[in-house]
Amino acid sequence: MQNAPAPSSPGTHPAVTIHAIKAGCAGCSMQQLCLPMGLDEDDMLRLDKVIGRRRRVARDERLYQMGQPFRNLYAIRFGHFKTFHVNAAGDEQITGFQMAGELLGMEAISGERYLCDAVALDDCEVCEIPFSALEGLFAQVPNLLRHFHRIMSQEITREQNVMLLLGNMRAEQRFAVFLVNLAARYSARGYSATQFQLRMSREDIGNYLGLTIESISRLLARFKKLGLLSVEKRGIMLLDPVRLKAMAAGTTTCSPLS
Amino acid sequence: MQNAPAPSSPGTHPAVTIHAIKAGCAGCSMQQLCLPMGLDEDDMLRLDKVIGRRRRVARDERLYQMGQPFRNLYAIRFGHFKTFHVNAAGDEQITGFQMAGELLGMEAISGERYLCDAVALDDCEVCEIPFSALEGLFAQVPNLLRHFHRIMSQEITREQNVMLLLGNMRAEQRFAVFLVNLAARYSARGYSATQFQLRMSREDIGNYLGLTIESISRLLARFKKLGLLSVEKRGIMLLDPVRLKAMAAGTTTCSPLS
DNA sequence: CGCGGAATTGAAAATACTCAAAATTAGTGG
DNA sequence: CCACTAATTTTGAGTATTTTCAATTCCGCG
Repeated sequence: MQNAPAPSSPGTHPAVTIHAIKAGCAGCSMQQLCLPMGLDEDDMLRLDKVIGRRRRVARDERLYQMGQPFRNLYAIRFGHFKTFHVNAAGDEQITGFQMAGELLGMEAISGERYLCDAVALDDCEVCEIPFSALEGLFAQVPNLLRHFHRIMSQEITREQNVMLLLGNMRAEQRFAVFLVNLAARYSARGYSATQFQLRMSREDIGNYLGLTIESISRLLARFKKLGLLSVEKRGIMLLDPVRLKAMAAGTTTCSPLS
Repeated sequence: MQNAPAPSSPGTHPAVTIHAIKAGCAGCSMQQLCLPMGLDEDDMLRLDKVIGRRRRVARDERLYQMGQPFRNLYAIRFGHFKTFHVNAAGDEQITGFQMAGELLGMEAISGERYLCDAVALDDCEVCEIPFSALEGLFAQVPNLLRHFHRIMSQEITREQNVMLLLGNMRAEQRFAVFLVNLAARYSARGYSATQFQLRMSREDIGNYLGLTIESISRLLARFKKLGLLSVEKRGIMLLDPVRLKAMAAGTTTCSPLS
């Protein structure tokens, strides 16, 4: 099963390389989701000047690591990442899965060190954004600052929603929320909302959702049996998005108890 | 059991009213934790001019509510708040307990509406900070901007730590983390790290930690029996902070299985 | 073809939940 | 200040969702 190739398959380089003239933000397909959102041409150019090199990160490679000094934020041009904390006891907790147009490293601003690891789930490309240079630009480009605040605020909101998920949902609802969320994000990027590839292992999903890999496996089996979706390896097709959304909202259930 | 009255009992008005001359940030005991941290006198005065009225919020009163248009951030002068989301199904999830020097409302920046409810656990006083005015000040006071980013980043980090807690800790460890965290925050404010009042109900604690009220009750009983702490109503005295920290770190355990 | 990692499936165990009742505490008004 | 009621908390017993442990299957890849 492949992703519906709406503009192009996710995890594939967007069709930017064609017109190599517009190399900066102006030519990036993630413009409307990323940091430069809403900037006029002039401001976008100023942002371009601040942005460092683009960096390719191969699958399973680490973009940054806990404890490293913080210098850059990273905007994902294409590909997928996971970020995770490692606690004193050595076990991991995945704090998020990020995709094109999203910003990495915001947790590091306060302590001037990265507080988690970011690892590529795909072959990725990111824009390196030196934070001190960005700060310098804020005074000149108020729209950029405003949008940056929105992005940070959004991240706070996202995490609060995960707290909600982990704090008072059962396994089934957690997984439904996870799928619906992925669908929405792919949709916002112009890809199919009903057909996509999971970029992360079952183990990663379980870790993120506070469940075991076995539970994820069983949930997939259950959802499949109920006709909510079809699975083939990491390929997902949502067959009943309405019902799935209802489950995510807590309106419906399909658990053994019902 | 009362709080050790280090400077004064927490939840009590700090000794600011005495010298009414310094009414603004300069005279506030939370200066070193709050928004004006690190500002020189001039900048602090500029911040003062932007800050709106102080507002008293009685116990159980609502500071703001989900859906209301976002205009202000709020800095807590004294007292305690809880913030919680209410989902479609109507159940609450507490996303945090905030105390003096902490900032409320950051989740609302992106959507221009508050996304959770903030309710006073105490009689509180807050500084109303009109966000658009604050934004105006950022261009003139770069240190303020820098610190604001640190605060938002810190909030992101805090929430990631809660994800860690909810995602892969057992009840006992969650509760230990909760207590150790409270202790550290009181300590940072000049209060005793071993003796304090819980400002929230058992139910609120349970909700926050993803556990039931009964579990909290049993955990308290177990910790008490093991000599880790003593409880009297909402008064807590930590008798073995070292062991408690070890439990929070996951190094030790006291669960039935051990 | 066979090795190894990832995923699935089954059965048993356990942590935390639910339900219920008792006990304690807080709030209110006489 | 005391009594009464309501709310919160504690405790107990039984239950259930999810985990753990184990074995098996699937699949990519050398």
